[in-house]
Amino acid sequence: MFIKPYRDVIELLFRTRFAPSPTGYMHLGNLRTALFGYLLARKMGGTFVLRIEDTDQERFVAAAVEKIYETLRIAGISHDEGPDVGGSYGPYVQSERKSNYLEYAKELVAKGSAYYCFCTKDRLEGLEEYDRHCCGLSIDEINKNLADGLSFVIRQLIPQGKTTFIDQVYGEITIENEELEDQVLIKSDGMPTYNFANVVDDHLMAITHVMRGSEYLTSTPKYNLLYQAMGWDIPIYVHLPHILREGGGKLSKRHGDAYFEDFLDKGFLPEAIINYIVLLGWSPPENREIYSLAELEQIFGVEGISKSPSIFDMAKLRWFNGEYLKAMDFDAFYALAESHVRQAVKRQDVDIKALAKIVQGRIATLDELPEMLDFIDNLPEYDTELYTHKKSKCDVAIAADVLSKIAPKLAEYDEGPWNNESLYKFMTDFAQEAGLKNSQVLWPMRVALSGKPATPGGASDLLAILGKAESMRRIHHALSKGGMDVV
RNA sequence: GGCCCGUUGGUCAAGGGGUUAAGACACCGCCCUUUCACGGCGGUAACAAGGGUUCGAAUCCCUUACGGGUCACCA
Repeated sequence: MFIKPYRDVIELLFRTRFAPSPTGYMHLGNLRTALFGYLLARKMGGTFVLRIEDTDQERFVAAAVEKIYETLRIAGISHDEGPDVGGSYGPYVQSERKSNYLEYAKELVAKGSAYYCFCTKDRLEGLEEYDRHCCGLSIDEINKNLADGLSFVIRQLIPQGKTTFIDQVYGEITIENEELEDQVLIKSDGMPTYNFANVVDDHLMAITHVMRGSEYLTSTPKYNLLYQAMGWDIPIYVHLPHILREGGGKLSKRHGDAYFEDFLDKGFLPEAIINYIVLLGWSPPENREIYSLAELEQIFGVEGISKSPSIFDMAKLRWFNGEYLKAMDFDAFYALAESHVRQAVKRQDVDIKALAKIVQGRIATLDELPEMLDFIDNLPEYDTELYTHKKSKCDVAIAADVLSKIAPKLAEYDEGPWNNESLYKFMTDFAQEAGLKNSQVLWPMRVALSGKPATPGGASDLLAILGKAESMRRIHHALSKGGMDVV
């Protein structure tokens, strides 16, 4: 049986949907599915629907629904219809649509495309695969079982033959129906299975484009058989390749790389995360990588979706994040960075804003800040070997000499304000008078002030940030270290 | 294991019969520089393997290998 999508590719009314089950946090893969559905709808001037699939009562987590709203809001993905915003195809929560499913399942039974099954779990467990034991039950037997109150499920009757469908990403796919099992449509608790609820609701909500992970590729024929049995139009399918972690596994809770929230916690910006994941499994029509959501809404298309799974690369996400951080105007950056800076810097005499300014172009994520700035409150223990730097033509002896000579001058410093520019001039003037390279003064100064091989900003930045008293203290501390005696 | 899908540098990927096989991240080098970073310039690095088809294959076909998915009263 060859089943063609009923719609042409050129479609006036696009309705896409995101149908998560509220079981916890938002998986990155799910978020990308939502994103693609959203972008396709926006691109085509269509409608993006949010539907909550809570047919599994055992796994249901109440707070998770709120989490879904919140995540989508933070990500900038807005839905046009859904439980919270309404719409003319509601309700948008499957548990509130329960009565629909049984009705349709019974219709399928009447049409001979489904049947009651009274098999116990024990019986099923002994089977390698379902043997259609209840398929041949007579009307009388069924009615008697029903009257006796026997627990039952309704199963789909898979016909013989093979089923072919076209996926917008993977192309034409044919599967022998023997590979398909008579799947359960209505569970013994009266709830529909995910697969059945999906078909019913996608039809009732007039969804035109079904976007979902490629794990549904092989069960798509079952869906189509259902649509066909009901006489419903088959939607256009867009199956998406998975996002994997390095090494080929799945993104997982254990590795802390599974959830959108994990990345937010790590100091990534929502815009950067969105920008990065949209490029995982999709490539834009032009040779660019930085895109705002608004731009993506203009250029997204299924043509760019790839078939092969892609591996999540934290290094590239960090790069994106750094780009977004750099591109922010300072006030916005400061609003975000202040608390992170404060985490490391408790001293009240430090100009946090000036510090934030120095740091903006130098970080990939906000949570690097505490470690980067830890030296400001507490000078770490450091080895005098830090003074040795080939490129700056500096070693311990030069450092000791320079620091001992510049210290008294700095103590009496009055050539200008205690700020970066003026202090920089002071030090380079000193270098010139002493016949030294700038770096031979700046390098030891920076080390003495920070005790670290790398700092945000150079020596004069640090002098300005730390203030005169603390700077002098640190320089004297440097000179008191072993090996720093001037000969 | 059966079935379905996939495989271009370490990673994301463009290219879909004729290309010096793009670009980005990462890495390395040089320049700039007040360290690191930023920025600029440059570099290393790829069509999984084998068979076909063709004047010509990364591109089409087959086989193998490897990877992923699926085979629930989970979604």
